[in-house]
Amino acid sequence: MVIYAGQGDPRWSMDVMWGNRVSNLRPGPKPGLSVELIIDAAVGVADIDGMAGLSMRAVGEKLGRTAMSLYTYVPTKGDLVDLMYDRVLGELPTHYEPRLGWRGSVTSWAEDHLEFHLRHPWTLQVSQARPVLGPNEFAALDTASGILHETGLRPPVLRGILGVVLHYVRGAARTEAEARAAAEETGVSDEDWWHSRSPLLVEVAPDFADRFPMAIRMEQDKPAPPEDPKKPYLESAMAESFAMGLEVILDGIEATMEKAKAG
Amino acid sequence: MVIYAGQGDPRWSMDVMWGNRVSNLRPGPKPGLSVELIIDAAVGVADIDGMAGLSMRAVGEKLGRTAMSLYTYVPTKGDLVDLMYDRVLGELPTHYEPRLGWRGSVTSWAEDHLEFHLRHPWTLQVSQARPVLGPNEFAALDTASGILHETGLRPPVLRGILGVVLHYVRGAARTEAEARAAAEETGVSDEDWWHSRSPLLVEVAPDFADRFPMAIRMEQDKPAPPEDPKKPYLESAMAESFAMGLEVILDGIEATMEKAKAG
DNA sequence: CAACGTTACTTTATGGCGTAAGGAGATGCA
DNA sequence: TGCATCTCCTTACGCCATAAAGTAACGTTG
Repeated sequence: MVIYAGQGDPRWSMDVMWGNRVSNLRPGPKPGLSVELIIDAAVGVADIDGMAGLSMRAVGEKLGRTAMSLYTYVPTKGDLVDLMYDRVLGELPTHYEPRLGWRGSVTSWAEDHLEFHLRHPWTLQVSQARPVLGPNEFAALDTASGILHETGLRPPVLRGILGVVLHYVRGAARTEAEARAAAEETGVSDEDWWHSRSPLLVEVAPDFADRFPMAIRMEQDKPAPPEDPKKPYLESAMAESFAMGLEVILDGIEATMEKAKAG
Repeated sequence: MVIYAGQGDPRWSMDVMWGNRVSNLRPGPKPGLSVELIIDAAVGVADIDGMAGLSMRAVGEKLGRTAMSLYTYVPTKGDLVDLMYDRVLGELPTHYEPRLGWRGSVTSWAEDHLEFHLRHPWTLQVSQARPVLGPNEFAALDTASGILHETGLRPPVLRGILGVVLHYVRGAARTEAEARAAAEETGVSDEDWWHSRSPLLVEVAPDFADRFPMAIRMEQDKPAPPEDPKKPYLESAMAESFAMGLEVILDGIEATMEKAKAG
């Protein structure tokens, strides 16, 4: 597994993302493709086959070209992933009704991000260490910042809070995306998988209940597994757990606000 | 990037992890290696070169063998990763002093996990969808459950809380691990990287300040970058941000406890 | 002790990957 | 009409996991 980050000329990808491309007419055959077309095709491949299935050959095939022909338009695969990332980031809303209040806005924001990552699970594989510096990435940061500033807290605290919410949403999305991928790749549902493993566990560790009593207690009162796997995540039984965790975080933010007011 | 999950005979890996191996003497040459030796070598490779650098060739080379010779001991690379994962999970503490209280214990637990993931960054790439079902994985779950049960909250709420804390710790570790990997791979520090990008950003998006005012506000009062990169993360300036986020979560847990008491 | 079956380990091969290198053919301009 | 420049192709290299088959070492059995 590789986490991609463009390592070509940084100037090139930034010009593409910010729309500073010059398309002066030049000799030679007319371009049959374009960077935009390639980004679209690549996103299509990654959405279906994941980051692991995203190969230059696959993208080329989707466009009726060879893998190598893409290098006429894009310097490296890493740069292409950067462009894909900023492209889909544009799907995120950039405005939340102020009358929702910060609590309602953060909730909607978290749900929108969750759905976004489930629609494009490969985005969870893009390294966050060195940002892409594209317009949509900054727009997303600007939106989140705007919501959080409504709490009246100071920037250093807000950065901590943004980290908590972001890590939580991405983590939840990752877990769900991994579960879906596992189910599709193996053709075995989570429920069937557990049904096949638990007898093995009993056989291999007969003293299980004595060794891990707390782990067993933690499993009490589990909700029913999702009825229809095609139903959107946010309407499924598992979304309850997501909402509960988010509620804890929101309460934490509120407590922080009260502390700031008091202190 | 591929997220590994063993897909060989599940029985085999479980027998190895739970120590149910039979080593009856059989004809043929004496085994020069063992599953344990291979796991150790593989962990060594992954700790240094990451999941991307973990190849059967690399592990074999470390043991003075070819890649193929490993398949005498291990059915697939995926199974090997499963074993590696449960192996290193054994490094996590399984006991926290009750006198620390749930708040102190959760804090220590989070710090231990953070350090663990920074010591073995490749563990962040192991899919959490279908657990390995090894003894150390269950021990870790048991420990976390034990701490959280001190809050007196019911299991469904505790699962939500565990998710929040786990996602937060893993997310923070991932961000830090990605930053370190990027610095090492490119030979450019985060600071130098920003110094080279920001002029480009100004050039390509002169209206930046007008378009993303909230994003800029969010950057105010940034702490100084880490002085010595070799210093342990928890003693660095960035750890402040980690502690702040954790504090918000802990306050959220406390608010949840109060609500439960009241309701 | 010789033969045999089992095992450890090797070499070779298959089909994937990103991408370097070089060549063929199309096109706009001098 | 060249010629420079461009698109797109084929080929090739060095990686990857692992299937297949061969060699040699060893315990057991006749």
